[in-house]
Amino acid sequence: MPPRKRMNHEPCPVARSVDLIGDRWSLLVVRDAFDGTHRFGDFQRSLGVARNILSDRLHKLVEAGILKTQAASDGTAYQEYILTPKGESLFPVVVALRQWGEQHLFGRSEPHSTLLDKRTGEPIPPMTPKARDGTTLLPAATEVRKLSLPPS
Amino acid sequence: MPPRKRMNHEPCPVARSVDLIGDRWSLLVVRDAFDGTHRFGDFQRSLGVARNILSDRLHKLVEAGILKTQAASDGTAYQEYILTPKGESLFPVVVALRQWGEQHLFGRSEPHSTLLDKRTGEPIPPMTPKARDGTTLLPAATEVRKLSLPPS
DNA sequence: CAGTATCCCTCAAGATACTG
DNA sequence: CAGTATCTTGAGGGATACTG
Repeated sequence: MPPRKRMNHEPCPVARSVDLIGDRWSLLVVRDAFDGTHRFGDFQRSLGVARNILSDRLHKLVEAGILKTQAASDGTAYQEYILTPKGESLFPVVVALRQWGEQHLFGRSEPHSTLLDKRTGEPIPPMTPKARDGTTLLPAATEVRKLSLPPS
Repeated sequence: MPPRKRMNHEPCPVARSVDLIGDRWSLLVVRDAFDGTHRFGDFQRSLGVARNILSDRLHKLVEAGILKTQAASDGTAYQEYILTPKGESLFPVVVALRQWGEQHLFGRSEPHSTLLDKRTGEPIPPMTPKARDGTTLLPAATEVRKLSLPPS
């Protein structure tokens, strides 16, 4: 019985994208990376995903050229996972998904946030607190592709 | 052992979106719907997905309010699956995915297309051949959210 | 043609123990 | 802390037979 159907050679770019990142965790890892998460443990706590799965996804994302590893900035022997330009260009995808979710998957007065501050419990609003020019993506953003990316 | 982790009550809208449509088929069904596919058999042939899976996805998309059914236009007793406004608002998501895929998942001279004409084998170019005003989404499109939708 | 039902297999994912 | 290895389960998915 054929395993599962691969779509990474389909002529449709949507199909290839979905084949690569259309699972339950990859895009959430990327989202966290946009929000400044770089370390294994931080991803793990933020996502609540099993460690082996996280390990697998990080490797696959690195292999796909979406993330890259670099030596930890604090001198520890471990690695940090950083978005590559290819990964950063997933920004419009994440934003589009976020906007759609906010508009259609939340009750009228139901609060939403991409991230909750772990200590204060406060919602961290728009998309990334790191947007260099202070642009907030919602509700005003209409030009997804032109929006600035967080610093790499 | 806990089944799988649901994210449809997460405070993050990206997580909820992914929980709903972050699988290998849902977005491709939506893509085909944007391209004018409405009937079970047409989805099935276009996607090459197993019939039971397609049936399941169509039901889930209807239940999610992304598609709706209506009587077939040709008088047969069957149904057609049509995008609702909620479904149509997934347009930016599909476009973003398509653009990212085109830019990063294809070789320099490798042809890509969302759809191949079943009879001629010709690629059907930009996004939807049905865009009423002739707008092509690529490569000029920079304002995703403002782009017109195909007629419903 | 438009689905539904059944069978079965693979793999994603969770839990947890382990190593440097 | 940052991962890797192992085990187990259930969901996702494919093939195909069946019904109206």
